[in-house]
Amino acid sequence: MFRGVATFNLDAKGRVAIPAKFRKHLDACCEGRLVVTIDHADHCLQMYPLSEWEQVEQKLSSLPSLNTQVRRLKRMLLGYATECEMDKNGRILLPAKLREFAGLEKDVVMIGQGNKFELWDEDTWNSLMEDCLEEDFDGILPTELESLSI
Amino acid sequence: MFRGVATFNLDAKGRVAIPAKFRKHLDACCEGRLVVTIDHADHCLQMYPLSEWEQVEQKLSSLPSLNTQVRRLKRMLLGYATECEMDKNGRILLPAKLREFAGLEKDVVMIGQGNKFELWDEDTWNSLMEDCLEEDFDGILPTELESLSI
DNA sequence: CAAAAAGTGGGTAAAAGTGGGTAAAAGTGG
DNA sequence: CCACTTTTACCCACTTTTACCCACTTTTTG
Repeated sequence: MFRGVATFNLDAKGRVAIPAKFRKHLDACCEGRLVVTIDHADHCLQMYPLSEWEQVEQKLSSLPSLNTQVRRLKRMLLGYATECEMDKNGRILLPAKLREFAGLEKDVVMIGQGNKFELWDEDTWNSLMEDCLEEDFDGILPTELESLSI
Repeated sequence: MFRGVATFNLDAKGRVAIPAKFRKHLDACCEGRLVVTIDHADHCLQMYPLSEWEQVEQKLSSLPSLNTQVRRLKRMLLGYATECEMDKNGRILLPAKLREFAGLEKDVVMIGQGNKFELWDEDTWNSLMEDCLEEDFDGILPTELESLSI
């Protein structure tokens, strides 16, 4: 499970460290092999353990391509998906196109999301969070979750 | 059950002690494993026993991500959720991002809430309490609550 | 009131993260 | 196919953060 937030620096060469605790999980589940792709709705990157990505990939591939939207979605997600290897220090080199897409400069944030994690530009992330806090989430949760009293 | 209020100090390294009576409950229900995340409405932190959190997590993860609001809520709650281990003295190290979020400086307050508990900056908590006391709660409670005769 | 438990603070070694030099590899243009 | 530029992989060095101790003070308990 990928859990928690942490901030990192992108260096001049476009490298980022993978948080040590995420690295452990990656090593355990797929010998540290990692796939990075873009998000379909926000300007952030999605980071999958290879094994997890392969499932997503298969589901995407098997979607019928008659519908224009589906075709576009497949192109985007499959197209940008890049396998990245970690160097000795646990860093990956983020392809320039992906960095551009997510508007990554120097300060970035990694966000655990269970089976995968996300990579955001810190400013982008912060302003998203501000928006979220102003938002009123009443009524959007299914009743069984509300009863858990988050 | 987590009950009661207590004040603590955050030290220079960002550690806080977990109240001894909460610790006992944590040990009993999940070998002391604790998950900290942010609150979706206030600048405070929510502290869950791992077992309790896993239920919330699972329900959240399984929500469909088409709706923007749902996606945001998931990102926030799942994203900030961090598993924290206690050291030998029963303290946890709070991740910087979470400290920032809740505006924690030195004096903090822990508030029992049954299945979980909350962590507040003391000043923030005090002014919230003042506001609460001035407030008139007549008629704002949902009907099923009013009939409970608190 | 003494003993134990709870809470606080800090030193230190190890781990994690950051930055940069350099040689090999890949890409580009004639 | 060669010369040149750019990018990448590998390595090393440095800084910051964390985990693990231990010691001390305060509060609770018998």
